[in-house]
Amino acid sequence: MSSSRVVSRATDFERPLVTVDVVIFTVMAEQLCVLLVRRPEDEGEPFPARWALPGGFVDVDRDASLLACAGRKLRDKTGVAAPYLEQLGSWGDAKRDPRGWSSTHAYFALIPQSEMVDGSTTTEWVPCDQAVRRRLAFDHNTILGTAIERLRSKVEYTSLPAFLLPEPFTLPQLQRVYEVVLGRPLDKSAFRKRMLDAAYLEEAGMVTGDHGRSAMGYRLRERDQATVFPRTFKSGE
Amino acid sequence: MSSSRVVSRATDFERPLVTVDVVIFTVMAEQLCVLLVRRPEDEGEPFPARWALPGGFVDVDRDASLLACAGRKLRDKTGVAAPYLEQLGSWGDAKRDPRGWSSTHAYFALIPQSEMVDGSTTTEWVPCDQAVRRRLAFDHNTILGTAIERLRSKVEYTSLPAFLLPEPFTLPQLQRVYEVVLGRPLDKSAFRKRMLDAAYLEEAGMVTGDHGRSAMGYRLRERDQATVFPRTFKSGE
DNA sequence: GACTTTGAGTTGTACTGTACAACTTATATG
DNA sequence: CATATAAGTTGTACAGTACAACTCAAAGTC
Repeated sequence: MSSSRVVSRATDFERPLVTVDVVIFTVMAEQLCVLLVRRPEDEGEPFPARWALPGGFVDVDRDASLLACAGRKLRDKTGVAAPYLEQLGSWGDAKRDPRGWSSTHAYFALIPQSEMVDGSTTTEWVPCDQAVRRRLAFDHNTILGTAIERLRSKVEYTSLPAFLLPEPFTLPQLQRVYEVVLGRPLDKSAFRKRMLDAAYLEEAGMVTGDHGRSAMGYRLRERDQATVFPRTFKSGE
Repeated sequence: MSSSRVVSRATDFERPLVTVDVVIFTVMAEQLCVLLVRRPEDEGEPFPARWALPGGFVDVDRDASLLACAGRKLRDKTGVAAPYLEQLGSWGDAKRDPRGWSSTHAYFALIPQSEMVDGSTTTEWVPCDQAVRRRLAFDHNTILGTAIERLRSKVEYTSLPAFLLPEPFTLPQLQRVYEVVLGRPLDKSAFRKRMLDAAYLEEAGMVTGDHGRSAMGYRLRERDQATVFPRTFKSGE
């Protein structure tokens, strides 16, 4: 408590473990899915063989920053280099990791289905409603729940779903993604007006579907940031 | 890299420094203010005598969680026990602290002017527009900037400013706080309709002002959470 | 005590975006 | 060529903001 060596006070503190976890979303077969990885079964590893969010310790030699660390873990698992990636929050307490006081920095990423490479037997894309029912490692149920909540909330007033689709996409496709994430139907006319008035899309030629009339394809004007709309979809209740 | 002692892989990683910082806002004299503390000048301390956000190392023995740690630092500096407190984000990289790779978990708090105890010479309430111009310690200019941005953004569609006022407060007082934070005037009629329709306030008797007509005083129905409105104030641009 | 000042609170019209629903247009299929 | 399917449009009702003028209550002034 009372340190005589004032010079090294910073190192007198026992340092917590520091990790980064990434909640990676995509849409497959009209369902919002999240990427889970299977924990190793090696001796000394906590939660052996349990499903968990991709993540791990910050490597102070390799990771220049938390964001870089998140990007690295995302690249390792999906091969995707530049997705939509934003910070979700951090969780830290004495008990979440049996190895000691630990804090994790959670990020969430949105990627189009086509861009990611599947394959490994230790990773799996799981529909969100199934994933939340599994008993995940650490406090990852809490983190996943918060991520889904945050995504749903932001989808009400931002262009986030556009990052879940491969380009070019049509407005009906985009609306379906909105509806999948929100879990309720939206009005076509109001949806189109909102998207087009915001002018965050640019036309990318006609796209022919399986049946019916062809639709205009669109591309994001800027892939760096999401567009914020001045209202939520539901105004009444 | 390749560890032979599989059992202790977690401790093989060099652990970053872990801190918690709190951006504490209040409104004084029609200005949004933030609490700054003066860094110690002891040998070995980084950024000696510079102004900084209140914060410090997580104490794994005293702090059960990050939130508890933030609450402790807030109580230490202001004496306020149960303010509005939410997580802002985390910043971590190799260079922000000269003592080594460090990550900080930033929170932001809203407290009424009356509830906090001033006094110390090492702490100061500074109007935000002045604070952002000072050269703060670490990356605290970035953190403060993000906090102000987040506050402004959320004030557009939430009841956050109510946490900046001592109860009971009147609707005109509340509107003035909104205007102070947003930096622009709001329409009285639309403001009142929004506040009263949301039904997050309860009447608390008439309040007599200095001049003019008395106004109805209000109190928050629930002090735990902010109310979210379905729209921002500005609809057109 | 009537008069003025100041700020609280209301009323009314214009405008904008969503809600709901019916409609037209374009493409593939039998 | 007729039909099914999906894209895209049109129109009315409704809710909340923008702007502005108004009424109402309390305190101070002559």
